Amino acid sequence: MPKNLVIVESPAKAKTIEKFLGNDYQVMSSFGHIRDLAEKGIGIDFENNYEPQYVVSTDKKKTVADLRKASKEAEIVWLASDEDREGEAIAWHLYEELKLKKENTRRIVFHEITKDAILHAIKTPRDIDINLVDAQQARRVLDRIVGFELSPVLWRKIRPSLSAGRVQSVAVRLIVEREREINQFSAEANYRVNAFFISKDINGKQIDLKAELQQRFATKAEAQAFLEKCKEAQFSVDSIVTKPAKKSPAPPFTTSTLQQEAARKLGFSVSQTMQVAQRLYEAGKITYMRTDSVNLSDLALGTSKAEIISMAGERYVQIRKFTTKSKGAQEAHEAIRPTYMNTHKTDGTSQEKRLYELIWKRTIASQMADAELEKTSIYISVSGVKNQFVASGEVIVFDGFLKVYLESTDDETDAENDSLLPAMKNGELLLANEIVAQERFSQKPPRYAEASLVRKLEELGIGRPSTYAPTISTIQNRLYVEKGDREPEKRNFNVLTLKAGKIADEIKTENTGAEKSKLFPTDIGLVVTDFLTEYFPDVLNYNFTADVEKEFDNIADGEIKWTESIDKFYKKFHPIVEDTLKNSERQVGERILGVDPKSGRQLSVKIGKYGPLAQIGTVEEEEKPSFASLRRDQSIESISFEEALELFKLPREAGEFEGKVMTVAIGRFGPYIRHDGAFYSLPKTDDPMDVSTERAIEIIEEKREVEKNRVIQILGNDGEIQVLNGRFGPYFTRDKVNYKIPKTTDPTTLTLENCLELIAAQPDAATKKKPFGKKSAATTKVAATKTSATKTAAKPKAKAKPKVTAKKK
DNA sequence: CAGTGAGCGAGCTTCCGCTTGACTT
Repeated sequence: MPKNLVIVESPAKAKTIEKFLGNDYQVMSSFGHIRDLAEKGIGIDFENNYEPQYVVSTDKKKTVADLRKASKEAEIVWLASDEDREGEAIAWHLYEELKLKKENTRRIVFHEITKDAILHAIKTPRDIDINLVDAQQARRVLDRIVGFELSPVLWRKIRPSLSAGRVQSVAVRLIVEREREINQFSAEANYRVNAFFISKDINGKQIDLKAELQQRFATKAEAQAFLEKCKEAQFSVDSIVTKPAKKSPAPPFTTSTLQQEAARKLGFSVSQTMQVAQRLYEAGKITYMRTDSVNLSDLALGTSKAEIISMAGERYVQIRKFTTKSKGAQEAHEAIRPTYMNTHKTDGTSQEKRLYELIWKRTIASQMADAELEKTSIYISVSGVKNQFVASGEVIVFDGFLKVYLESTDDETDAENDSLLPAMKNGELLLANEIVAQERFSQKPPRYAEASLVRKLEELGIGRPSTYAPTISTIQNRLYVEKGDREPEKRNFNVLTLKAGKIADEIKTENTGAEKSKLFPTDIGLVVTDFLTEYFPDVLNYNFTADVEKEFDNIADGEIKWTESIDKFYKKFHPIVEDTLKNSERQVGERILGVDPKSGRQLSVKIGKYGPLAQIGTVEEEEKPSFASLRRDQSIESISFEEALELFKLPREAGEFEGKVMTVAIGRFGPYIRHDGAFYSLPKTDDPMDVSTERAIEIIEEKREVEKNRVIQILGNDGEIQVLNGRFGPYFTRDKVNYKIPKTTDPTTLTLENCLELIAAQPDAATKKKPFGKKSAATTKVAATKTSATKTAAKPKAKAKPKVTAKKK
């Protein structure tokens, strides 16, 4: 039996460390925190100086039992959780829950998983830092108080099951405010002038040169006046300036930068990146993927250097120590890097391969030399005009780190000016082939994508590497924000072209404002954010986390007791909660748009029980109001009077067919026609507002035709098996489970025996619909959320039902 | 599967930060 028990947080880490330590040491994992505040109720004893009520979580019972058993048998227990606030708390919880004794317990820390680092840690143990533990308790209790006191206010004032918290509410606020900035934005136009010059080089060969005027014009008249002057002007090279420039590599990856680059370069979602990284970590291919540190171990620096030398030569090496700039970083781990720098590629899924390669390149590049560039600008003067044209170009003199890696940026800058410029000399005369003044518009601020929201949160010091991905999921699951696309809009712009002494004036069209996979606030997100910022401005403040972090630091330094700090907060916060519950109105985000011209009654929009709606009339009036749901792409915040009025044109009647009325409406699954109790979906190409009687009949007949051809044959007693035509071709169904028919088989000749054979050959057909099948990460996630949503929706009904029947009896 | 916009009023929902689970056949 080993004399020493070492406890770390992660099992993969335990495996690695065990190898370094030899037979006297057994290394086990706590799998993160082992206990937490009680889940029922608030879990804090307010009567007893905020005493936290800790409970071992059900899924940790076994882990704790195993650890307790091993700790009883060990001579010395080494608590080796991470060296940060949470890690210190884990060590303390272990100490308490395993009932360890001071004399045979040691607290050790290391922030790189190398043999030297671990042996050094073993030689220099310390005690548990109780002040740091207290800082964590304050953090934990504060988050519980904020979350569990604010959420119920939302249930009462807005809608049940909503949530609020120190991190998520601010994340939603960022998205809401960006959306409003975009709505309020009005594009400003100016005129940018480009000249296309021609000249001849020494050999008499024609060269082309594009140059931009260093001034932009606010109005068309000014641009026109400038072009007029150019008609008679002479163009000559005034000066040529060449400047050396440098580009430096980006630091190695942290969780947040990995998420950003994987999104930009590989198109991964934030959670996808984390899942793939987790697999690489568990396979021992990369270091820990939840980190805020850009630091590399000496070992990694050494092997990177060797790798660069063998790959590109000594000249390309430049060892760098990066320092973390982000707020609140705790740096318990290394940066994310390959475990072995000499492994350039890895096997595994294509996602794993691509992410690994990205990490390898970024790490290697971070230790490579700067790239050296030469930037050249040619200034061209126009006779009779003060401003000059300038052509700029860039030449790479030494590629350095660019040999392997270049960081991407979010904004699409035109990569025009990295071209090589032709050789020219001062005073050289140029001929302007064409001068173009083009109207350009200022850009709207971009919406956040998942990864850029993470970057913003990190910048504000809100959230931790382990919570970025879950936070992004939470605000989407609560339906505060939605990931979506925005179709481009057409926009006209003016172009003035001077060519051969004449100015042409034309209008051209461009597409603008297209966005993909961006985060949009929902109406609920808007209402919740407005409500919270009005009543709880302190918590919703972007600096709230940064301020409480300072307070936690003071606790960690022993300057203030954690309970005093919490008391100070609670005494201020709780009365506001009470007051808000008592004195605030129910929030429905109502906007009054005007008066319905037909009825003279008020037209308004608000959030109803089932989502955003438009309403004509009010409940106070004798006549009941009429309602219409908003379409998915509409928002109570931005819908116009006309658009809202339009919604009441449905349902409308589209004439009669077979003596029955056809009604056109929009349901949960899109526009449809109802006729004689049956539903017929409207194809996307048809506008529900003006489907003619003829067209409606056509749609109904088409659907009937498909229905008629649906059944190929019915087999077995009482039609046990049905062979049908589906969207993806023929299939058959039994007990609501669908089975495939091989392409080589003719479905019309299928017998009962054939089908039974096929059923036996497809054993997983019945389980396929379950959410945890072998589906892609994205579909699994959607399926999982759906089941939980239906679960919660079904629960109250199921419970309410027996009550009703009981009463009736 | 296909709108509803809540009469009687039970009991539920919720936070952030550590870390990976996965019954049989």
